[in-house]
Amino acid sequence: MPGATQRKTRKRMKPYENGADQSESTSSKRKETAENDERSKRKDTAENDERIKICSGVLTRKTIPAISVTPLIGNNSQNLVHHMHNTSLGRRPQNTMRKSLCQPFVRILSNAKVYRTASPFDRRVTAIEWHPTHPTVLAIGSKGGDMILWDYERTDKQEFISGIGKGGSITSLKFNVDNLNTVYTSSVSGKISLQDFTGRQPKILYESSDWTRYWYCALDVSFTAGLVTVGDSVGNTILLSQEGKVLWKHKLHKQKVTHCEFNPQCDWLVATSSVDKTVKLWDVRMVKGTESALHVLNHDKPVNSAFNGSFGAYATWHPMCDLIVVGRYPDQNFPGYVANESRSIDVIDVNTGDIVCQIKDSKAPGLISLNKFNHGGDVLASSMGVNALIWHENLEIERKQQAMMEEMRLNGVKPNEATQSQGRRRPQQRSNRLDAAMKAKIAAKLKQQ
DNA sequence: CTCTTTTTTACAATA
DNA sequence: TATTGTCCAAAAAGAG
Repeated sequence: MPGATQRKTRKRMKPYENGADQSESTSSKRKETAENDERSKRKDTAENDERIKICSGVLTRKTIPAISVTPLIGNNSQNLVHHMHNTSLGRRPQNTMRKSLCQPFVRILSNAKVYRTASPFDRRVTAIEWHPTHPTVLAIGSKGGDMILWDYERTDKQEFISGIGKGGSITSLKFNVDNLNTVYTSSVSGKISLQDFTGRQPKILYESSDWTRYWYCALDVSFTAGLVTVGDSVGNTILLSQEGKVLWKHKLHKQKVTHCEFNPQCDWLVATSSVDKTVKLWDVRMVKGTESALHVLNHDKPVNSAFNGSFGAYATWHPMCDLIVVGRYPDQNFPGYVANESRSIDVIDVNTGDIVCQIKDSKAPGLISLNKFNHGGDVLASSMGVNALIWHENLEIERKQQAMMEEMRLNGVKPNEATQSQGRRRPQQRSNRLDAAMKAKIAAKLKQQ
């Protein structure tokens, strides 16, 4: 490929131009470049903005996941009342209890299929948040700053907020529990705002002095403390009051803060993650600088990567049990890689690191970059490029599969005919493989019908 | 160490 | 089917 290097260097001129622009940093110049970029209306469809936000150290991919705000307090109680009490205190249930809690959800998730889709934006979906009280409503933000309030059971109603287009990317989104028509947003356009789905003007809580250099990558709100945490593109973390008053601003990380989050049970405890390969815990009441960290978790890789082609994806915890989900591109270096496997959403048991099931649908072939469970933990919202997907348990499919299994069993199809085992495997693995092979057979049969 | 410049990447839009 | 360009990135390499 003689032209390859040439192409590359030419290609790279663009970022430099942008970079030079940035250091000169006049806002008028910036506006010009933004306006010049009308041509790039559809260029945001590449799946290059996947982010990881998981528990620390569970996955070791090119990019490493990072955040867990659940306090690790042991408990010895066995009965359900104690269990619920402990759960409400944020304590984690014991192993046996945890496993039994997971099972029904794993079953539901393995049967999940694309149930609804929405593609209201011309750019990728960058943020998804479930409505705190309405079970079928979500707020979705896009790379261009557009947002919708989407009820996936209704087609007649969709509130829309227009963004600024290129560079308006909504990096984080949080419903305002004091007024559920409004959402707190952080944006690449350098604004922390409270936006209103009823058409009122947004309230700007905080604004960057130079949004080409400092933009906002993460946001969380504690409504009990009345506080907002914000992470920016160069490592600053800012604590605001809910009204937007700056309480403090410190450079707590060397590089971009990719995520920040209040502990839901302890509203002064905040976790931050960064591409500087650390996750840090803070007592927001007493932060003076980097040295104020309560705890630092070091990783050998950045906690987040948005580079085109990296394996990262923005993963999320299940609300009820220790499962996480993460979209994945098939990777030869990944343990358990199967040739020609399709892109999937992996469901991972946090305690073992095992992939307990995969969520797939031929209707959704793209890379899933964002996942958010509903509050019940039985419905999953995902982003796939410009699309938002709702995954829902498909009982019809399950019923057919069971009938088929039964039929195959009666026809005398033995499990060991379904797969050619290569040497010895651990029982658990084998059963998973059999399951997969069985399902593939069933799927093929169903297709024939 | 910090700051700047070059290299990296696999997908999807385009031709 | 082959080619091109991403992307308000991030790692690696280079410079001081």
